[in-house]
Formats: sequence, C-alpha cells, structure tokens
Amino acid sequence: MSTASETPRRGRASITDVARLAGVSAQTVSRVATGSSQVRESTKLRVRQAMDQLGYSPNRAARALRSGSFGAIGLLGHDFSRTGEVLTMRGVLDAAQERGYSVNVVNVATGTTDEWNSAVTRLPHLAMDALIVIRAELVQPELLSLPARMPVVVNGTWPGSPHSTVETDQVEGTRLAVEHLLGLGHATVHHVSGPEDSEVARIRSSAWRRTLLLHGITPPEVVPGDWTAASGIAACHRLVERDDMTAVFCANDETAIALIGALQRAGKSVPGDVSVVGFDDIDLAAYLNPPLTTVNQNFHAIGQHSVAMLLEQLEASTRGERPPLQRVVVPVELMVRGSTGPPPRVAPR
Amino acid sequence: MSTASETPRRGRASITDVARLAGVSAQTVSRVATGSSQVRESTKLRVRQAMDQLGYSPNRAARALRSGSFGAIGLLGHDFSRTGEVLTMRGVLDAAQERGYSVNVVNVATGTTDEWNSAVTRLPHLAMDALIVIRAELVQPELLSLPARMPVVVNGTWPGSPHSTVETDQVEGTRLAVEHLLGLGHATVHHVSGPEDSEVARIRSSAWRRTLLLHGITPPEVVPGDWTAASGIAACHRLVERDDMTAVFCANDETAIALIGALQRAGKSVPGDVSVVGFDDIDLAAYLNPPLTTVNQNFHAIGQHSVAMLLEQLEASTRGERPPLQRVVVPVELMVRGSTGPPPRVAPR
DNA sequence: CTGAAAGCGCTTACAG
DNA sequence: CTGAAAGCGCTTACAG
Repeated sequence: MSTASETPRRGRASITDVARLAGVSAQTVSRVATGSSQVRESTKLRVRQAMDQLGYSPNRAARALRSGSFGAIGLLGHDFSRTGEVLTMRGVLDAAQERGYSVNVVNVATGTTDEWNSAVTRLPHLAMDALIVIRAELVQPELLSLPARMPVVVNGTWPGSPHSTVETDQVEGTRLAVEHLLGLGHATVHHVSGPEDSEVARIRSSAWRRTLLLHGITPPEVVPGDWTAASGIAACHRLVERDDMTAVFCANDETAIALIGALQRAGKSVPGDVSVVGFDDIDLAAYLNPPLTTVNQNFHAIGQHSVAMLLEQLEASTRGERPPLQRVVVPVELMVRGSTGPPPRVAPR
Repeated sequence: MSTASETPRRGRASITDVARLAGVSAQTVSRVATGSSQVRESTKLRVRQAMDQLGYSPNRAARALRSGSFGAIGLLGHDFSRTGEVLTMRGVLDAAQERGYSVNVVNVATGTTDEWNSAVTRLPHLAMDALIVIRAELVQPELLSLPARMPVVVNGTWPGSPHSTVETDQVEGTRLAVEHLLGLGHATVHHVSGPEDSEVARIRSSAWRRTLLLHGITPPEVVPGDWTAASGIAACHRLVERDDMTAVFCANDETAIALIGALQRAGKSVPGDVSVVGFDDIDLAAYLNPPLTTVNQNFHAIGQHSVAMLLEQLEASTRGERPPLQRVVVPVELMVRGSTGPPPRVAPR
C-alpha cells in the first residue's frame, strides 16, 4: 500500500509525519526542531533524518499560535526609497536575520498624519512580535501604544515619546558642519532647511542657528527646502542674490547636490565661489564633482540598535519585567571632501 | 463583578470575548471579521461594536493555521539598498498593501551562490504564501522549487527558469541608448559593462555589441565595471587613452555618474568632449551637472506586476488549476538630458 | 441568517 | 530522556 513516493497529500510534511517516520512522538520531534531540551543523540539523529527525508520545516503559524511569538519584527515607515529609510532597513534586516527574526515591512503611503495613524491601527492584524517605527513624529501617541504589549522602538526624534528611541546626533552633526565652514574662514553660513513638518529638519535648523549665534554671527534668513533635489534648485535662485553667500549648509544631500549643480550652471564655482555641505552621506556623495562634504549618519547602526533594543524589551516582558526605556544616540562623522574650501579672496558680486 | 475596565487578561481580546460581549457565536464574529457570508445588519452592527469596544483584531497565526494562508508575500533579494531592489520593493509593498497582503523582506547577505541557496532553503520556515525573487540567477533551480506549491515570480532574467518572470526590456533600452549616440553623429560607442556574474549585465553588453554591428561598426574593447561608482572611476583611466572616445554607454547610472565626475576632473567636458549615457534613471540623475541621459527602468511597475502575477497564481492553485507560466517584459524609456550631445568637431587628442 | 463541533500543527505543562 | 493529553484562536464543513 505504502510506497516510497507516498508523501502527505497536503504537499508539506507535518510534525506527525516526521514522528511516525522516525518512530517517536510528536513532542520529541518538536524538541529536536526547537532544540529546547535534551534528546538522546541517536534519537535526535533519527528525527533529523526523517525531517530531511520529508523536507520538513515547522509550520510557522502553528508555532506562533501556540507559542505566542511570530518570530517577526514589523518595520513601519514612509517612503522606503529614501536613503535614511533604506539604510535603516538594511540594518534592521541584517540584525534581525542574525537573530532568526524575519522582517515585515509596511510602507505608509502618503506620509500624512491620517495615513500614519491608519497604518498603525491596522498593525495588530499583521503577524509580528515587535515594531520599529521610522519617524513616528506624525503618529498620535495613543495610537502607537495600540498593539497591546507590543515592544516599540522609534527611530528619530519624537518628543515626549513613551517608547525607546534611536536617533542620530543631529545637533553635533550640524555643529560639525557649520564650524567646519566657519573654520575655513567664511563670515557666515547660509542654510537650506528641510520641510517644516519634520522634527529632524527643525532640529538641524535650530542647531545651525545656535551654532552661528555662539560664534557671534547673526543667522541669515533660512531658505526653505523639503529634502528634494527640486528644492535645491529653487534654493539656488534665492541664494545667488545674497552678497555674502560663500557657504551653505543644506539639510540633506539631495538638496545639496542639486544646489551645487544649479550653482555651477549659474556660473559659480564650488568650492571656489561657494562651499556647500550636505547631511546623510549618500553613496554617490564621494563620487560627484566636486565630491560632497557632508555629515555621515550611520543609518545601518540605527537599524541594528533598534533590533537589539526591541529584542531586549521582548525578553524583559517574557520574564514578566517591565521593559526598560532606552534612548540611544548614534554618533556622526563629518566627511570633509571637495565641495568646501576657503571663501574667495574678493567677495563674489 | 464585571467592570468596564475588565479586559481579557492576555492583553488581547479573542474571538470568544467578542462573541460573548455581542451575544453571538464565535462563527458569527468570524463571518463579520472576514465578510465571508451574509449576516443580518443588526447582528453585524452589534458585533462591530463589541470588536471596537475590545479593540479586537483577529489573531493572524490562528487564521493562518486554519485557512492555510498567511496573507504575506516574501521578497528575496541581495543588497536592498540599490536602486533596482529598492524601487522594486516599493512597487511590491504598494501592490501588496492594496490587496491586503503584508511583505516579508529577506536580504541575502553576501550575494554569493551559497548565500542565495541557503536563503532559499531557509524560506519554508518563514510565514509566507508566495515568493518574489529579485535576480535569481545565482540560485540552483531545484532549490527554488523547494517551498512546495509556493507560487514564485522571478524579477530579472533567469534563463531556463521554470517560474514566471518580470523583467525590463534590456535589449531595447540598450538599443535606444546606443542609437541615440550614433544618431548624434558619434563614430562609435564605448561601453563600461556590469559585473561578469550578472546575466543582466551580459545582456546589455551583447545588445550594445549587436547594435554597433548592425550599424556596421566594429565594437571597441569592453571596459569592465561592476555597477559601482568606483568602477566608473577606474573606467575613466582606461577610456581617456582611446582616441575615438567621444561616446560611452555605461551599464548603470552609478558607474556613469562617477565616470562623468572623473572625466571632468581629467579636463574633459561632458558632453562637449565626451557624451555619456547610463541605465536605470535614478532619482538624482536629472539634477546632476550635466543632467544624465539614461534609460529609465520602471522598477515600480516590475514590483507591481510581480504581485499581480503571484496572486493570480495563488488563486489558480486555490481553484485546483495549474498556475499559468507568464513572462512579462516591462517597456523602457530613454531620458535624453544634458550628458549627451554631438561629438566635438575635431577629435579630442 | 446563525450555531455546535471538529481540527489546522504545533508547544506547554504534566507524568513517568 | 520520552510520551499522552490539552489547547492556542481561528475557520471550515455540516446542520438547522
């Protein structure tokens, strides 16, 4: 009746199939599969062989249902094509994989407050044990605590957050950028900001302002940007009319790169006439002409820290402890390249 | 005894809790939750209220265990920080979300054949109904059919693949790029290739060669690259020694952008002395100086098509049909910008 | 339109 | 070191 080719009809072997083939009980198979307790070496071997023969892998849903853990981390963010989101995701993927967790990525479509809140509300439907949120700024705090007992780590700044956070040292990065320019001899540093609804952008702007004030310089008017290359070009039109414009600190690299391109087309030399600094250190930054001086954010480390903290929280609550609230600040590094230099001898007209 | 604040101890309401509160059976709650069959309007309303009051959301693991479907798609790829991977992922995320599926992203660490195979082998452990693989080239075909009955769609070229594929029209894109340069009056077109182990890179190289031959031009020696900006700089050293080097077709944008930067530093004008074309159309391409002429790949569409095909397969096999094998080719568009122009009057020395 | 019963494939106590 | 029983929270037939 039973032939070698007879495999379970459902296409996938279950723990019972393995148990039968190995001549043991299902629990023993489970013990071998999870490595949870001691099994006699010879038994273990027999079970392993049966597993291989049947191509067995445990049903994740059954395991999750019984154990209450999915072995998955959720990653919620808006616009997973920007440098920050992408590199953070890489860090999360790497760290999670190392610890045997899979990653469920959820993209918030439009990035409006409504979209964020609705995404958070839909989360409990998804199978995940813990959650990393990139830029939670726009989320209502009450909503983010919605997934009951679910550990949450927030990437970026979220004032008054009841959750652990991992963020770049924005203030230090900005200070390094501005003081680098001042150190080169520039009389002042102009600033192209990020969008108004971004907390990070506001922090960079105010750090720029404070650094100038500390050096006794009255900050010039901010040129508004929105992270995009297009806003870098728009910024150029406004900046070229200023007589003292020899140095510009841009809120991110995209804007800085587009600004440099526009300045060059307007007949300005970078850094001969104008020095430009960005923020992020995207991959291409070092290969442009001129190579971009910028502040390196270690997004990958942010992702890795997030996973580590999340799993600590998970373990703490498994032990019945109250998970610790942590705030990690990841250091930055100023990458000095070719887009900055001393100001021109004679003020450009 | 029972107070308003009494919630189930486990922190999350179950279907039974909702049923009790609404005064119906668990199945009726299930019917309302899944919308699977007709329920009297007044009953539905009562159930909905109970759900809201308890903050109920169905346990994904239980649902998956019972229904055999996880509501999740796996996305397997190497290096989720490159343009292609990232934008394809965006397309997958958008399309999956629209259909109520979540996306499990798995990053293949080193991109070696071994890593690919081991990632594929580990997949059945993960909770997913179907799988999208970006660049399966390095995977052993037998392994990729390992997850029994799991629909698979492959992005990119995989000769002899037993699975459905979605890919960019590489040949047409290359032809457009090369003929654009020839049309401008260039006598020949040099080529910086992608890495040897990439099928896509090989296709672009051979399409470049064939296009030149079709126009009666003997193809110059290929300059080897590997997608990176660094290889664009290396290519510059080799290219500047060639007398007839007035036009270069690069296998991707990163290489092209770095090459342009290096050419400029070597005193060449782009496009005055040399015209350069890339492939991909990354976000920054239009904002560089000069703006990059390149072939636009619609990665987002690739991701969306992949999801659509996957779900068709899933539905077909649910109906007991043999899922159809599809091959979708996504059209390209040549973006003519500032990095290309007619050759210099006098051959540059 | 609604309900009582069975069972998806595991793991978790509890015995031995 | 190993096993028999129970049950995680759902959905799927099967009744009515």
